[in-house]
Amino acid sequence: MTDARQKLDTVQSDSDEQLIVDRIYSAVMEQKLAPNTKLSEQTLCETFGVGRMRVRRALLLLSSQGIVELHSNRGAFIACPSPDEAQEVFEARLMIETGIVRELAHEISEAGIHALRTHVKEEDAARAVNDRTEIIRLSGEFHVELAKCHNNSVLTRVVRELVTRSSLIVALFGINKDSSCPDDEHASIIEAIVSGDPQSAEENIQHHLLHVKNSLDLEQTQKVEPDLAKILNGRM
Amino acid sequence: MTDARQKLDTVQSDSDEQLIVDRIYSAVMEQKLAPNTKLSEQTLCETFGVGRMRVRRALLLLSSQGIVELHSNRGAFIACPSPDEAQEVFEARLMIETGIVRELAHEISEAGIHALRTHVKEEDAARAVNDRTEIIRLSGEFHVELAKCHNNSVLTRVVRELVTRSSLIVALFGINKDSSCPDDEHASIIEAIVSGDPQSAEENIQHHLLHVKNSLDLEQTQKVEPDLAKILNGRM
DNA sequence: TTGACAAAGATTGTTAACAATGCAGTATCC
DNA sequence: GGATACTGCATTGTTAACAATCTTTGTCAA
Repeated sequence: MTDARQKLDTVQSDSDEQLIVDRIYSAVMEQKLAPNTKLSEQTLCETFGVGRMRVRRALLLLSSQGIVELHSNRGAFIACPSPDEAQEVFEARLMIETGIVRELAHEISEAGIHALRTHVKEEDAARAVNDRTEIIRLSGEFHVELAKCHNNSVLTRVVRELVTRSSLIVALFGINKDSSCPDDEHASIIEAIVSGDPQSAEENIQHHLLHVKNSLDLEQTQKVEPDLAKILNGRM
Repeated sequence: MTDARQKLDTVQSDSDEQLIVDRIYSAVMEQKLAPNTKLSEQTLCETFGVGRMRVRRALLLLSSQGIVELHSNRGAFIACPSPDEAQEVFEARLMIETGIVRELAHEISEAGIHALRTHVKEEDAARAVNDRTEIIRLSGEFHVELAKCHNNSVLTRVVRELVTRSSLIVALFGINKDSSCPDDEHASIIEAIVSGDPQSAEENIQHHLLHVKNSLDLEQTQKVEPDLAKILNGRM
């Protein structure tokens, strides 16, 4: 509900770039931009109606967050995380989000509870209409919403970055992409928090994240395919 | 010992920028660059012998990590965290680093233990020679070293960012800057980890971080001073 | 037909000049 | 004397042209 990012009072020149970054961010979280998609500067310039400088700055920011990969003299591509990177992202999430829900089980504001429950209702609504894009977006955003309950923009930023990268990972390695975030698990996490049971909250979030991670096939060679295509075209 | 950042194989154009970023990063961690220090483009260009574009890209990266603040048409300044931001950084660290040491208490490699103990020895050596710069640097780096034990570059990156911001915070709000990271507390954390006692490890790291945080005066108006000076010069 | 080589086109990387903004110092007016 | 307005300087922001690299296409020969 309340977007906790408004440190733009001193930095108004970033507004354009931030818009581009946010749009690409959202597109990735909705899995509308698949890994390895080329982001040509000219296309982005026309799309957003800005100069090339802004686009390049936005791409640099995205690359510093692991959402985009910059290849010298070849351009920008939606990142294509390796299985190792995927492993690391989920390990980091496991560690950080465990702490998040544990603390929330100790103390959470009424507003926070309300926001979380409202969010789950939105997820249900999206599921009822079978709006796949919205389902995917909300599934990821739920974890950001958990972080937001701490009213800590630093923490929220970290989680948002990890969740976005997770979207890429799911897009790459997901077998059954609909099972990425089962509905009832989110609700269970909330109930564990509300009932003030840190142990249960921990177990729930861990179970949930492992569930998502286990729905991936991190051993496969799916990543190789696009690279291979390019190699076959250009080199051999 | 082993720097876990080597994803530069595909991105060799970043090398120059990354050098600038790292140098400023280090200077901040050693508290050689105080908050609100102006970083003029020309100075940086001459210092690093690169074009203005590289400098501006580096500054953008630093600003995205909260190390530098970009003010429109005025330039780049070493960030001047507000008390609220300081609070958030330490809350985030408390949460994340608690998870880090807890997991390490469950499982840690021999190499990790060795790296940590070696690090503490280096701290002692620096203290023996009274090398204040090195003491400050190593004190912060210890926490990064803890993260590194997980062999997770994502996690390490998050911690490094938070630790660097902490350096700025200590520089701004620290009363007694020498007490920023007492020697024995680092050793205690290691011993708790090695003895496989998660509970004790948690308590140690939390005690340590709260100790650092409590050595700050987050209520003071120290931050206002530099701004005030500029306001007085320019406006009133 | 296939392979390599070469040229054309497209895209990115870099530089430099220009525009805009802020800052400081000075003069003027009250 | 103090405050305000103005002018010149320095710094940042933007744009456009140029250089370098990669990709593609076409040709030729085996």
